[in-house]
Amino acid sequence: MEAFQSTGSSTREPRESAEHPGGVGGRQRERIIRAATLVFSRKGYDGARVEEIARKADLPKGNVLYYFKTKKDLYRIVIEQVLTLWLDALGDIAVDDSPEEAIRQYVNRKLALSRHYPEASRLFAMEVISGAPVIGAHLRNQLRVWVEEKGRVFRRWQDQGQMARIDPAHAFFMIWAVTQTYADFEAQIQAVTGVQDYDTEIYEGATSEVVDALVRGLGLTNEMSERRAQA
Amino acid sequence: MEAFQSTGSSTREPRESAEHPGGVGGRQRERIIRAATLVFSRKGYDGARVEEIARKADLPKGNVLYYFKTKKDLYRIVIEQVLTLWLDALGDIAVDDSPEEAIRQYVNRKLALSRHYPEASRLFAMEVISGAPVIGAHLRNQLRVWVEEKGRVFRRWQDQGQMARIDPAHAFFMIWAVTQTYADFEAQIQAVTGVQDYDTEIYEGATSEVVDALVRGLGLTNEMSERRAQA
DNA sequence: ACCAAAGTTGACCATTCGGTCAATTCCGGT
DNA sequence: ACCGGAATTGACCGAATGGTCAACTTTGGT
Repeated sequence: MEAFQSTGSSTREPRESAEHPGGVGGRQRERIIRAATLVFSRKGYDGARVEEIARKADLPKGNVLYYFKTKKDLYRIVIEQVLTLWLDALGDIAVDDSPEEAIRQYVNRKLALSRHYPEASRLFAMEVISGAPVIGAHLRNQLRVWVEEKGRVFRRWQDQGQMARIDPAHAFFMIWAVTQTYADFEAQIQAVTGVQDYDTEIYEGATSEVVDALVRGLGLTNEMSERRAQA
Repeated sequence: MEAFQSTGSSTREPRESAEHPGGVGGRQRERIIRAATLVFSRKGYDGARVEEIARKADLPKGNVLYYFKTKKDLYRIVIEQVLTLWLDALGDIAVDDSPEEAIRQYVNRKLALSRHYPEASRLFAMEVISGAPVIGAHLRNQLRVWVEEKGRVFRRWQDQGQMARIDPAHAFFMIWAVTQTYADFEAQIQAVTGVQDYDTEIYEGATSEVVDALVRGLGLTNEMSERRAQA
């Protein structure tokens, strides 16, 4: 099946048991979700195989479909979890701080997110490249509202001459593009740089240089000498 | 099959016939490649279905596999074509021009590429997100060399105080990320902005604002008043 | 007009896939 | 010790998938 639409779906909710030393621990759902995130992030929905997810979770296929009735269900839950992570980590852009400091923190936060959850980032990218068949509605609602809201903050900064006159939406697209590229295009960056320890070598460099470049690009230095008043 | 390696593969090379009014035209391979690019760019290799490619090319499945012996063959040819497009369009960064003008043109060229071949961009992104199983070797060779070469130009500019002191590789990652985001994340940008005519509305705005922001971020203005000499 | 190569097509095949199911084991409460 | 629900598992099923094939049509050269 391809490009599915929402369907009423219930997922069995196994007993909520406390941790148990020798036994299972009842934490199977988490393992499955972790494995599914990995596989979906590399193959997308249609390309992923339930059996590969099962193998990666070290469980028989039947067990995976016991916890999640269908592959579709599993995908929905996994990607909605990723989306939540993504939206939460957008966090609030501190309005009170100086624009430069606010954005600097925001970019650092997004960069850290890519660093610590690269599979989540890739899964999100896969979904969007595929046309966002599942989370499209969310993007049109929650994300859109968020961008409008924060966009107004940007406009205020711009009116006060504290930020370059860029369409706020484009400013976000730039920030997201740059921060996510380090997770999504890891294979390319790894290939070009040939670094051994991607995590530290690349992200350390990125946080120290790329953040500066973005701040500069968005014209966020506090001491903006140049007048930029073209309403 | 997943994560395949290179295998000796030959593809039937149909007769090179001239165009023919009533008849076929002999240009089937092109149609198939176009259709394949579309499908692969949305579903990735494993997720794509030969039959869907055939349907999109308006041909029976058997015919597709007549021109390309296997799905794998077809994918390899399609993605190598995309990679060529990508590498060619990297083009030369004019060394003689002013840094600002050189980069400005380069970014504009990459932006135009995303605009006119969005499926190619998405297919490339899919491949890389999947770990670049097919083009990984190319990236480690051709692209790597290219980056090293152009990186030396950047270093020279930086030594002359005409460009901010950013690791040239990261500078490229930034540029690529921003320019490709408009093709790869079209669904997200469409969702957030809600524009009707994506092609003109979004790209027009991007070329006028984002290029400036990148140039500014890379510290490429000719009149760089701030000293920036920390070897 | 005829021929051989190239192109086209739908039927067909073996394998794989998502999903079901019945049988069995595990576990906590009593 | 025993019970009932939850969890686990492998066998199994129908549909879909990549690929093959033989029959048929088109095409260009002579």
